[in-house]
Amino acid sequence: MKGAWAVAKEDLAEAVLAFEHFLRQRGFKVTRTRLWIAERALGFPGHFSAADLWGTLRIHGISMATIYRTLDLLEQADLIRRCTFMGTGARYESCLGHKHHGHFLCRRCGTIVEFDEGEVKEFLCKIADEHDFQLQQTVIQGFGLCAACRHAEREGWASP
Amino acid sequence: MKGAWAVAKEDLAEAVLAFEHFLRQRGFKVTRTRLWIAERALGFPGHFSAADLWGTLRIHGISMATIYRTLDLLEQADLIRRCTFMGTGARYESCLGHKHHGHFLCRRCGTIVEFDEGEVKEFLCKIADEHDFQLQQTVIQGFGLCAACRHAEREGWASP
DNA sequence: CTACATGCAAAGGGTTTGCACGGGG
DNA sequence: CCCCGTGCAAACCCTTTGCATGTAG
Repeated sequence: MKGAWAVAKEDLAEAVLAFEHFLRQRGFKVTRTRLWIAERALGFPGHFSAADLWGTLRIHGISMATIYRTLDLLEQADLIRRCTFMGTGARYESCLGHKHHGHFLCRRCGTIVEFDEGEVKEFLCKIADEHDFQLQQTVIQGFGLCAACRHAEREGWASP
Repeated sequence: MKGAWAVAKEDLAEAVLAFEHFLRQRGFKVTRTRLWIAERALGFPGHFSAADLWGTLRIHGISMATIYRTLDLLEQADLIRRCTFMGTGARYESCLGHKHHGHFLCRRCGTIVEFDEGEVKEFLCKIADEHDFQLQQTVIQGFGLCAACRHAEREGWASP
C-alpha cells in the first residue's frame, strides 16, 4: 500500500449524507461550504493536510479558518481521523473503507506505509488494562526507511 | 508509574560527562550554558517541554533559542528523547535509567502513564519486515482516561 | 586570535480567534 | 428574520533563524 486508496462513489455519497445527518442532529447548519469540504475530505485518496484540502477547494474561495472548523466537525462525526507525525503539522485521513491502522513513515521520501494494527492493538488493550487505563485511541507509528529509499541510500543517490 | 522517576546523582554526573565527550568528539565547545542545560534536562523527573526547562534555568538568563539548540544536541547524543503527543508541542524525557517505552496519556488530567513496549515492538518489527520497511524508531501511544479520572468522571467532578 | 556559542528580536509555519457581513432554517 | 456560518486579518503558540557580541580552545 502506498498511502493512497480509492473510495467508491456510492460510499462517498453515503458518508456525506451521514455528515449531513450529524450536522442536523447537533443543530449545526448544512451549508454548501461544509458539503464541499466533506466531499473532498472524505474522498481524498490518502493522507492530507488542511492546506492540501484548501488547495483543491481554491475555486470556491474557502478560507483556511473554515477548513479547520469543518475538519473539526468531520472528526467529531467520526468520519475522518487526525494523525500527527513527529515534527509535522496535522494530517487527516478519511475513515471510508479504511479501518484504523498504524503508519510507517519514511524519513527520506515521506512515503506513508500503512499496516493493520489488529494484533498490536490487542496487546495494547491488555497492557492498558494492567495499568488501569481506559484506552480510547491508539497511535502506532514507525519511522525509518522504505524499501525504495533503502536501496537508494545504498547506491548513494540524492534525496527526492 | 506516574510520569516521574528519580535519577541517581552518580548516573546524572556520568551522563553529563558523556555529553561533554560527545561535544568534544564532534568539535563542539563545552560551555557552562550547555552543561547547565544538560544537567537539568538529564535529571528532570518526568517529561518536560523546552519552556519547563527554561523556567528552571531562568536564574542564568538562558534564552529559549539556546535551550532548543542544546536539546537538539542532547538528542543527537542519544541522552534525551523527543516525544510529541497529538495537539501539543514537543516534550522531552531523559534516557537515564529509562529505556524506550510507550505512553498512555490521560485526556482529562494530562497524566502520562508509561509502559514497557517490548512485546509490542517485537510485533512491529515483524510487521515492518513484512512491508520491507527498515524500522528505526517507534511511537506507541494511547489516549484515554487514567484510573483517577475515570472515577472522577463517574462522580461528575470537575476537571482539574 | 579565531571560530563557534549566545542572547535578542524578528521571522516562520501551522492553527485559532474576533469581527462584521451573508445565507440557512 | 434571526442567528449561525463564513471570510478576512490578526493573534497565537511553538520553534527556528540572523545578527552582533561574548567566550572557549
